[in-house]
Amino acid sequence: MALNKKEMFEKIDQELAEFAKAIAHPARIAILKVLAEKNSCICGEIVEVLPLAQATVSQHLKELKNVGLIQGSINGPKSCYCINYSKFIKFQEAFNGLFIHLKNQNNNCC
Amino acid sequence: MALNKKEMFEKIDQELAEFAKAIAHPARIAILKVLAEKNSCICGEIVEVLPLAQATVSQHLKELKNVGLIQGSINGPKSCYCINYSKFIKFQEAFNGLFIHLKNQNNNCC
DNA sequence: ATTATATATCGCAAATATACGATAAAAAGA
DNA sequence: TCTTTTTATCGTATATTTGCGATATATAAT
Repeated sequence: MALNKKEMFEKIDQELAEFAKAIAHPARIAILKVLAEKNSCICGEIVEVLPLAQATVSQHLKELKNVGLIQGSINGPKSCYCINYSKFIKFQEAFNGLFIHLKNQNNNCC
Repeated sequence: MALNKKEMFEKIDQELAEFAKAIAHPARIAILKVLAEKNSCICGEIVEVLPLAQATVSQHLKELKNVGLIQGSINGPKSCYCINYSKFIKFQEAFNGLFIHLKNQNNNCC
C-alpha cells in the first residue's frame, strides 16, 4: 500500500468515513452510551463497566476525542469526559444526508 | 491481542459497529453513491469512476455485500450490483436509535 | 476453437487498529 | 515529604484492513 488512497475521495465522504470509523467499534459505542446515561463522566467509571484494560479504554477515549465526539477536562487526578452534542448532531445530519441520497432513487435492478 | 474483545459487548452495539465499519471508508461511500445515482450498476463502471484498481474495488464490493448493504447478480461476464434498501433502512434506524439515546439526556458537564 | 472482455480470488506487502503491561505524570491525602 | 490514586502514554505483540499484480474463471464475440 504505497499511498493512502483515502485522500483521493471527496472531502465530505472522507469526513463521514472518519466518523463512521469512530463508532465502528462496540467499545466506543458502549463508552458513548455510558457518558450519556451517567451524570458524572469520570474515566474510571467507564473502565469499571467495560471489559477492557484501563490503557485500552484510554485509547478509545482518545479516538473519540480526536474526532470531536467527546470532550474531556482534567479534574485533579481524575478526567471528566462528556459528549459533544453539537458535533454529534453535525454527524447525524451527514448520515441522514447519505441515507436520503441513497433512498431518493430506488433503481433496484438486481 | 489474545482474544477478540468485540464479542464481549452487547449484540446491538456489535451490529451497529459492523455497519459503521462498512461505511468507514470513503471508497465504499463513493460506491454506494454511484450505485444510487446510476440506473445501471455494473462493476466496471464503478472501477472507471474510482481511483482504485479493479481488484481493490471488487474487494470493497464484497465487504458491502457481506454486511448486506448491497446485493449482486451475475449477468453474463458482467456483475450487476445494487443497494439493498431494506437493509439500509434497518441500519438507519439503528443509527437514529443511538443518536436519540445520546441526545435524550443532555448532562453536559465539561 | 480462439480470442477478448469482465470480474473474483489468491498471495503478498504495507499500513492501521486493537489490546495490554509497564511506566510516567500529576494531584490529593497522610 | 511520601504514598496513594487516577489517567495518559510508551512500547510491543497480534490482528485486521487496504491495496494491487497476477491469475483463474466464465461468458461473449469472432
